[in-house]
Amino acid sequence: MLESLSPQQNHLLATLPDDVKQRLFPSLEAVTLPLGEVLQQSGKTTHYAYFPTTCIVSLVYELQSGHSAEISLVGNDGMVGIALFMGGQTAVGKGLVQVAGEAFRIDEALFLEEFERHAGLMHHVLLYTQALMTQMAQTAVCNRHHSVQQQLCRWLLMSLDRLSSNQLVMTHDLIASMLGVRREGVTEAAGKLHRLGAINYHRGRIEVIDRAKLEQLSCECYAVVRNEISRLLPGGPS
Amino acid sequence: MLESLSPQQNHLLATLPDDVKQRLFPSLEAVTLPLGEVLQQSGKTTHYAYFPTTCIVSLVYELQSGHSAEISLVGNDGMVGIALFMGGQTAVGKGLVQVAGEAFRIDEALFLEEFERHAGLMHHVLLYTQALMTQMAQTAVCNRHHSVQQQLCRWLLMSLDRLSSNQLVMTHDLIASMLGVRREGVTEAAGKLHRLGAINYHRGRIEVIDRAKLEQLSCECYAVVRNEISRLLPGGPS
DNA sequence: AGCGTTATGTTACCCAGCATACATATGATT
DNA sequence: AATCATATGTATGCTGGGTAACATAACGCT
Repeated sequence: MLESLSPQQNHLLATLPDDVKQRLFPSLEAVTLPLGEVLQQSGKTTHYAYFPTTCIVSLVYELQSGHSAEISLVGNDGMVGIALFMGGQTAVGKGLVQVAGEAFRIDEALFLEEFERHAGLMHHVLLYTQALMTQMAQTAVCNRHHSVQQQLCRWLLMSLDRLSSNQLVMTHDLIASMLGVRREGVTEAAGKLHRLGAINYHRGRIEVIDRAKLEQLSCECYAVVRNEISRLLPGGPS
Repeated sequence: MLESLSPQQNHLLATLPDDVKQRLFPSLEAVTLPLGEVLQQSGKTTHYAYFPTTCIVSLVYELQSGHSAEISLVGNDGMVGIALFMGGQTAVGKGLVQVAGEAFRIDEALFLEEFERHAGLMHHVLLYTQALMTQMAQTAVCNRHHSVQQQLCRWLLMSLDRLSSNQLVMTHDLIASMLGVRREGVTEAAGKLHRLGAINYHRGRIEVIDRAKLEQLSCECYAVVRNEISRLLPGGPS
């Protein structure tokens, strides 16, 4: 597991200018993040920036009623904690570990020092922020206009892109809380996708067996976001 | 009309550090924006940053199907064109003039020069960007969980905050395209609000007569966004 | 005044997704 | 093997918002 643990596994870190890497990498700390860990709370201050390598973090927005919806997904393509440099002190959305795994983190003060002093880091993370905003905007429209099944396809594809396998450890219930729909709705949609031969699943594990079919059944939102991410942050996985 | 035309009417400009104002204000150009004008196109490059004073601009995201939804509203509390300094060259969402009026604009190159050279502008617009992200996130969740009537209340309140009167020149059709719902749905919700004594309306004009009632019927999203904006950008209207 | 355009009102029907309730099945634990 | 917690399957009924079609009313123009 540990043999390949390197900051370069995170594409945002990997594509930093060399001089920034040299100053920043020694301060990175490897952490193992379990399922359900909360990296940031909406409205609370944070003290680390996280760069996932093998974990996936979901940014979730919660209503007073307890209802919620995911506004973006962060894997080895990005970072959690942009609020650090935006200046408002507090995070937009709750950062919830969706798939357990590894990440690197850096202390707030060290990150900010580099951000303020050398524009290289700033330009890089602002580009990522723009990608994040695209995700958020697309999610907003998707929530309005697309069906649960379309969104499930989108979500599976987005998660798959941030993993190295085609297996996902994930219950219907958890997916439902991400999409902001009922668990039964996810079960129903997953059942359809199974009957169509796109996925298999069993008790907390989902296996994608026909990715092309998922892409075909998904709404446009998946492709739009993926293309925008690879345009803004070239050198990424896709 | 012109007697009070000053950049200070835009709160983002008004709260800039003095030295930034001195360098930036001479380059500002006053423009009159008619209803329907498109300030930026999704995916296209822009060459100006706009600072509304009496107009309101809506950031709208469009799907291939032609369906759309507003992801945020910009009035004299903010700016249009954050893509300029995010680095991706292209805008997130279409910037559509929703309420005709005045704005100041500045050339891309001049804005960027100040952004890169003096951190004062940068910190200021990054704070605004965070407020924008809060709006987008809240909109995403609102689209998922709240009724048309709740959203109409929210939208009216948000628009009202960015105007000096309690009258809004706006058809049901236009509101529907902002909220991403049918025109009939807006007509129905507006009818209810009228019967409840909250608003009057007539052929493209909406008058709010009981603001407190609107706030009571609105979803929490209005207050959450307003509070976050005034926290991040103190000295604003509210 | 008459005309066409635009804004709003209204109806009928349909369906996705909601709330609720409960059944079943699989793994983990003892 | 028995038990329990968890994950998934299914059914009922309801409702908000969708589609579609059309009626009415107000203003702008000639």
